[in-house]
Amino acid sequence: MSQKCHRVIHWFRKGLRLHDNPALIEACKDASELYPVFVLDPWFVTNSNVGANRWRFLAQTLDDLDKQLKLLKLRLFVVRGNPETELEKLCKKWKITKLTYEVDTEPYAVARDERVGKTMEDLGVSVIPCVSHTLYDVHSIVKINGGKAPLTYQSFQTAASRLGPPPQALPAPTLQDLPGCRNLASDAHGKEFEIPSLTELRVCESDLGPNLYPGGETEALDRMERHLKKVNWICSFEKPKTEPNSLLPSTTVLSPYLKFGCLSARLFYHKIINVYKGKKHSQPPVSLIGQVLWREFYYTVAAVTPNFDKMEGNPVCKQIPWQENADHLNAWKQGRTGYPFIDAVMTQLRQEGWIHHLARHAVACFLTRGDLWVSWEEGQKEFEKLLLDADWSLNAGNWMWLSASAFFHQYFRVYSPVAFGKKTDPNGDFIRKYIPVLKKFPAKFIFEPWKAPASMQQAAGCIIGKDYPKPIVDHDVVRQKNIQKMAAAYAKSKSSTSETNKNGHKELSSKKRQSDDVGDGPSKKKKKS
DNA sequence: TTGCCGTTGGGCTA
DNA sequence: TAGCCCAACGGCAA
Repeated sequence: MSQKCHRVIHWFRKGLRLHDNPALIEACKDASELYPVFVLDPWFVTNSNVGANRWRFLAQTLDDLDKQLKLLKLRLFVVRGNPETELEKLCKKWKITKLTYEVDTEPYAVARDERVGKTMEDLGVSVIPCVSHTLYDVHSIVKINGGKAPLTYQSFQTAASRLGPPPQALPAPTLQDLPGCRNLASDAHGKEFEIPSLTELRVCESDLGPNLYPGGETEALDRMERHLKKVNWICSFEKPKTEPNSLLPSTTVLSPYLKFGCLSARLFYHKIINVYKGKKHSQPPVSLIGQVLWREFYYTVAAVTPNFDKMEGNPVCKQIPWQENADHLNAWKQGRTGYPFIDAVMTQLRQEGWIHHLARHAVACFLTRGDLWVSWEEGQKEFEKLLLDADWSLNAGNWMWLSASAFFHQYFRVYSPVAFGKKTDPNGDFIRKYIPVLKKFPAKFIFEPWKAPASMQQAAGCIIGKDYPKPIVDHDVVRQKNIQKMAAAYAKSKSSTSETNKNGHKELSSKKRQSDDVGDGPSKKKKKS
């Protein structure tokens, strides 16, 4: 029988949930006192690139977390300040002997946790980090892949499959898991630890969109269960066949919940597997399981690649001479490019904080290699601000993918800002919803209203160039030019790579081949039927 | 060293 | 609707 001897802080960062939270279970194990803590850094509130909708999502999530903790007769302590100094103060004040938290592989978090670890060591506090944000410990995937990041989905899948299925999700702790743990709901929890209000988070009411995706574990689990009930839909899900511009989301929109850890990726994974049992179902990379694996793929590469969110100094990223153009960038951000499909998607993003994956493809391609030739880092920043699901590893990885800077290289495949949206929404209802000034245009012209005769523009009550912008670039022209520029950038990178290789300085490819392990892994080669 | 093939392109032709 | 062209990429397995 373990003795109740520890005074414990469980530090919530991501992993804002009670289910499948091994670090929280560790915290409960032998706690005589348990303090669930979330640290809100005021510096971050003022200086970070977080939009209003995501702040609201976080506030709702913390509120829900506090409600769940109350059922365990605990409270969430939201602490204001720098995590390192605040945790040190609290450890002294509460005489803490143990700190638990979920592993975070993002570089800023790794550095922060290292510093906290040193402080804890000085204080004699034992630190227990547990992996539960990702399916696996991503470093074990790297290890099994010969010590380097897998750069294709297939090589990632091969490595991951050698680890077997991910661990089962743990149940949430119950009151029975905390016998003898002091009830903290009443005594230590003062006004200073309240859930932050939107005012405190400096959220402007006018920046908030409709609350379509409320934050929190409760909502996450409900949302997941609602989708799991649609057995045929789950089994036949193929991402490329879902529609980027349907008026109701054609995918689960669980991504914001996975980002904050309101939902465990492992729980979702095993729930899907359970629905599959005995049934024919789609396969990765297009299946729902495939989507969870994509997340894992980017987390894995991001964890071991320096400067993953930048072009310079990033060894997996092609160096491409993007050009600054404040007017074009701004038009893209504001949904004023003159291409209604692009502008509708950007408007949905700004208002609602979520857009379909393929819509992200279209606008990302448009900003970078397709049309505007503006750096993917600029797009990354805007997504980081506006997406509820903005996830550092996935955001950077996907921007590199779409700009053909890494992972994806067929740069001559360019999305048309006109044709792509038409395929799944020929009537342009999506455009009519998000760009109401265009709603009276006939379907024939709504994707390219500048082609409508003047009389028709008059009748629609929208003169192009006055009430709605003319296209800021001619897609057919810039597309051609940009493909040439991509070819040049690729050629240049190829010659510089072979130069560095000759000199033996190239970081990634100079790693010595470990000759003998080729061929003894399971062959993933699959023939298409 | 070589050949295969890659979550999701577009547009034309048959 | 399928297949081809565009112009021809790069990681990876053999």
